[in-house]
Amino acid sequence: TLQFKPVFEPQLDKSAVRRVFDEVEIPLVKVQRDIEFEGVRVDVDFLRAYSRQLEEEARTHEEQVYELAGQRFNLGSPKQLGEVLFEQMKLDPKAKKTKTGQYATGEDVLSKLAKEFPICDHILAYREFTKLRSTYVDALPELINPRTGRVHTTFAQAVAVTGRLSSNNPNLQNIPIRTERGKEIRKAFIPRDENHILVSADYSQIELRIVAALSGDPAMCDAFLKNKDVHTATAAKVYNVPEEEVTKVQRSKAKSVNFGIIYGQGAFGLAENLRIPRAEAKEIIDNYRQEFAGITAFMDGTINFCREHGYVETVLGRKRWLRDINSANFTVRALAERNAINSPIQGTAADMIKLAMVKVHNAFRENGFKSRMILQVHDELVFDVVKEEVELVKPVILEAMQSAMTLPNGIPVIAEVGQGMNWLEAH
DNA sequence: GCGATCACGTA
DNA sequence: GACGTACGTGATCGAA
Repeated sequence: TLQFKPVFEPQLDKSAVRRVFDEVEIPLVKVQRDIEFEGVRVDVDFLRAYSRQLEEEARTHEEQVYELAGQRFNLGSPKQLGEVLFEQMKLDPKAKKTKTGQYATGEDVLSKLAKEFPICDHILAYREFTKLRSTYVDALPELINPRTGRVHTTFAQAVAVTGRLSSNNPNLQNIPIRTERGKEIRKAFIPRDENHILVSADYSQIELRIVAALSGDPAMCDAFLKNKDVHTATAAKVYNVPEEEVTKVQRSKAKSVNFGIIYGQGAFGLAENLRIPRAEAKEIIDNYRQEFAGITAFMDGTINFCREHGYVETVLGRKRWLRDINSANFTVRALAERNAINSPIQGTAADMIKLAMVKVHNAFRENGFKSRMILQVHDELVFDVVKEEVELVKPVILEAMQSAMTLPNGIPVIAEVGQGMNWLEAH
């Protein structure tokens, strides 16, 4: 490492990222070390029982698949499945293939066919249950450290190009939460003992707040400054109706648009996502670009900056170099442009929570808390909290998170906190 | 045993 | 002609 230092050290100043290094990454090292050392308790008995339940349910759907297909095969093999569905059963004459010539059998493909062919729902259920079982329910107990009786993830500080952390062995940043069966797994993450409780604090709409702040778009800033529901406010603008008259469907579509914007999604992607005609998607996006002209200008400006300088940067000056931004190849260039839009947003959020982690860590030490930070999940921090400290700790966490970084244009940063006897309850 | 591929979990 | 960012893991499959 010392031999590397004379090589890399001068580059910090040369590329003007010295402050990100000194004020974020280096202080974070010890915070991260403590989190990894601390680990998380998981309820093995619960997971063992759940594993048997999932196995049973997966098998039921597997049998249904073979029944409906009229043959047995390896359902875990997408290759075999594709041949059964599209060559033998001929479910779709226009079945799409992957770049290697196999039939595509992903979730998006099967759920579209499910209306007409019940076999697809059984396949999807089988996939869901076996995924949960193999990736989480059976894997987690194997990774319990025998000395501590806890699961200790490893966070990678210099892997994700945007500045996020990543987590591996096990990845504790992708524990399920969307589906009912998935939620169950969160119940297995429990406090250290009966004197502790889990506390979870997460940023509210942090990436959209950053978009508002960086773009200065009046309409989006107004929504956050007045503490409105941002998706409802977006729907009202896009559909030109009063906020009180926004329907659930309109709000839901506006929500997809808001998230799509962050990633540079186009009409094609939005249409696919919402399963609406491409013309309707285009209409929505056109309206959006008009009503939120500041965001449009920000995105165009960011791409232009990148074309000129070859990189984009976060509020703190973390850089992402995008050598393809001026590529003559449309596909390659378009990807670089989406990266250019997304990186400052995702990266600024990463900078913010890293600063918050350092702040929380220091505050805990100053207050002499025995409670410990145990996880970071991009916009969320999880803590193993001594019960007597709960009401002391909560405001300290919220204050640290909300004050970690001041956003431009006076956009407020809001964090919310919960507690419970497992991660599902706390979140 | 390894790597590519496909699929899918999270933010 | 493609078409939404960032990751990590597990099962399968085929070449080494």
